[in-house]
Amino acid sequence: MAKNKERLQVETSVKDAQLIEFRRQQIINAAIVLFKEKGFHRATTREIAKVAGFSIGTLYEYVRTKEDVLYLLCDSIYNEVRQRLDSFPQYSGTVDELKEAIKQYFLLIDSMTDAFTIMYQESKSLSKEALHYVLNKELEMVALFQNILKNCSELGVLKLSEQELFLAANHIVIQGQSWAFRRWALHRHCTIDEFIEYQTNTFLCGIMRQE
Amino acid sequence: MAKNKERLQVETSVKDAQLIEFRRQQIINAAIVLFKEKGFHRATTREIAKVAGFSIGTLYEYVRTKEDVLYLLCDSIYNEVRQRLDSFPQYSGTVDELKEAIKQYFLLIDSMTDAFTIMYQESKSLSKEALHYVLNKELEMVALFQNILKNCSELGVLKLSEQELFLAANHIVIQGQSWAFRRWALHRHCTIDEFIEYQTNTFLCGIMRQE
Amino acid sequence: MAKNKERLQVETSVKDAQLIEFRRQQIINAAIVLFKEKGFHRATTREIAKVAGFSIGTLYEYVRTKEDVLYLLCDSIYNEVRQRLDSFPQYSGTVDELKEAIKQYFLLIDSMTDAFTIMYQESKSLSKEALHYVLNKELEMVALFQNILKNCSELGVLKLSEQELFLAANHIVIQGQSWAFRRWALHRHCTIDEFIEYQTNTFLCGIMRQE
Amino acid sequence: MAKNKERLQVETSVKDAQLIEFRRQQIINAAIVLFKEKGFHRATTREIAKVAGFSIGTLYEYVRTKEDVLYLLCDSIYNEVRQRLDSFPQYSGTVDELKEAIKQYFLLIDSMTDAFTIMYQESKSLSKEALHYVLNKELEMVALFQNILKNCSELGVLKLSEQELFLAANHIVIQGQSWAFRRWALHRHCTIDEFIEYQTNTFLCGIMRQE
DNA sequence: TATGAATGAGCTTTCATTCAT
DNA sequence: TATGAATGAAAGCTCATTCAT
Repeated sequence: MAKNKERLQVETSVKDAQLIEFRRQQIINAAIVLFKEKGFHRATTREIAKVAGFSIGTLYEYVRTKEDVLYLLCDSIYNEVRQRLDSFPQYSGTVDELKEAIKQYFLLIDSMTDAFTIMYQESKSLSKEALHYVLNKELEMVALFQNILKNCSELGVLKLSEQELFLAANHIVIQGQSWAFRRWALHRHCTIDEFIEYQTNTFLCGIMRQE
Repeated sequence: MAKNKERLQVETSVKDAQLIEFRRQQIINAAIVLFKEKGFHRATTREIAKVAGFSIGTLYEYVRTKEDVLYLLCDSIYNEVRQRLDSFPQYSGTVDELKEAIKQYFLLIDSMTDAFTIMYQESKSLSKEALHYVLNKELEMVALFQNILKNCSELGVLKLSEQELFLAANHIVIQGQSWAFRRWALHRHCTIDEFIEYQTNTFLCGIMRQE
Repeated sequence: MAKNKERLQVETSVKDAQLIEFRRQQIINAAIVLFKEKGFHRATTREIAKVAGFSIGTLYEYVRTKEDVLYLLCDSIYNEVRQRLDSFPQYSGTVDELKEAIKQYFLLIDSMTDAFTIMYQESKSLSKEALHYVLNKELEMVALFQNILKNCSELGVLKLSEQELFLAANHIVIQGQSWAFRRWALHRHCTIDEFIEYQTNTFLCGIMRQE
Repeated sequence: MAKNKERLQVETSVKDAQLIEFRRQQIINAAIVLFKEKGFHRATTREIAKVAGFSIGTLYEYVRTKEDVLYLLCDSIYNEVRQRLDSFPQYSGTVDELKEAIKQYFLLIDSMTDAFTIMYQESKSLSKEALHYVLNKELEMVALFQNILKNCSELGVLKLSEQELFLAANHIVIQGQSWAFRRWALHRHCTIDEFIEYQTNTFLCGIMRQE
């Protein structure tokens, strides 16, 4: 998996790296609560600072602009996803591995519905540069599933063209996210386990159709 | 298809109904351009009026608040969808009909990508009341596909539980919309026709798995 | 009584004098209702026209500015007062005549509380020129009572200096108006008749103190 | 004298209580100048801030709405009145005490003509809630004189019914205020001392008439 | 005469950001 | 490092007035 090392730098006047990490996590947590409740634009930096537990002045010691907060939030989500999916054994190309990856991804989304919804609905408010970075991360996530699918494909379980690989990977990512941004419709009709089961089955049947 | 007759009223001080219709279409068109470009919050009412071709005062003759503009936009999209899908012959329950409905829906989205994207990213900015109305419209759209699927199901082509019917219908709606809100990823990998083909095939194989 | 003949002209594009009179009375009536309810500034010209029963365009055929409406209203009040107090017999200088004048004045106010309150609270919104005119009218009203008092004074019933005459006349005018602008306090403690009785008695005792 | 402890709270984002007091006094002073000159509605918040000596943003750190400014102004007037009249010795029921109270009240008004005029002409622009509070304060002021009169009455100097007590107290309050809102008429005919003398005399003769 | 759609100056209010302490 | 008072650009919305019909 290609590593995207050039994480955009959010500058700080504070030096203590650990403190920075700590404060930023406080900021992200506050932001999730507030952005979920009122959206990026309606939430004010004052509120974020207050919920985070410090003053507006302090907020701006760890962040240059309000947009930085959103960026930090999106970035942290991708890190979570990466960590979750990286904790796997090497991919050997079996369908069970694919199933497990899907399951982990869906479960992660279920445990972070708010954060995912925010990312989905608010990332457009990022600057062009930051948005570009975030979309790249998103593509990385797609690529991740694309790779797993490719492994399966190469081992003969599936036979998919490059285009089909991409569309299939996209398919997984989107359906997973839909559990977050369409919670209002889905959650009252099924549990996350039922959802995973249904999605996995139909998805696998779908891509195995040619055989 | 259940008719949602209680369209929320957006008040006006203008009396000429035709003029209202005309001006509001101008407003919607302007809004699509601007909301796409900068999002609901960054677009100003002044800009909307300017792009629409009249003064800020005139804008507010046809709309009470900025939110009304967004509501009008969402509402008009659903009307388009309804019109498009209502223009069909009676549903007889064949798979071809299902395919055709999916196709029409996807093509509609393709021809209104911007409007759909806006609706999906900005509808959260609606007031509770208006949001509720819009989500209901969305559920109606899902129900529409649910009905077609049910027809197929009853005629023996498919065998789906109620839950599966709902999830399958959702599936279609979401994948269709993803063509709009993930255009940045999808459009460079395939055409709308390829996308339709791929989605239709995998979807049908997916839901026919039990046989 | 000195006549103030130079009534400020409110121009019109309409020629028919009777129609003008009629429409303006409609305007004044509407204005009384609305200014009472929301004050001069919060009442809009649109509303005035609507309550008056015609369109905003028509309103502006009979009035140059919103301020004109207020001016018309104030002016009409003074005319009412004048008419009411002019309908008396010649003043002969008896205390009974004074009592009667006070009574008529107070009763008039009681029958036009809203209009008087508006005049008292909103006349400051008139242009300098119009305000000047209105205040002159007010002084005329004071002068009217001043004259009656002078008559009494000259006939030996009272002995008042010029200054006392002025202050006493003012006293009457103010107490009368207070029945309007302090209705919220007074009306629940006494009727207009009790109020007149009380005011007349204390006033007369007051100014007759020297004897 | 009944204490009205529930002073309506005007919220602030500033924490330093002393600073709040100081800035608000600046705001009130600026408001008196401007409301006097152009009235509540024609004076803009920007102007108020400018005259007060700070930016519009700062104004809104100490006040939630423009109406709050008016409320603050009214409230401060009542506090002045209360302080002035509370600094007296216990009321013993002599006429001299009554005279002194009247004198102090009139002198206070004379030293704050603008503020009183504003309060009387603009308080109608307050919200229902704030207006109610202000009118209560006004009634308290009336009650204050009512009490003094009652003392006199009980000690045998005066014999007044409850209704007469109320009307007499109102009388004083109104005449005092008239020195403010009719300055244009009164000030050129007499000094405040002459006015006090005249009012006191006629008032006392008036209410002592029955004996 | 009567109408009412169009106009735009101008108002109140918000809020991201700075900087002296 | 942390604080929070100060700032002012910018936004949404209103409404008196005009003018073509």
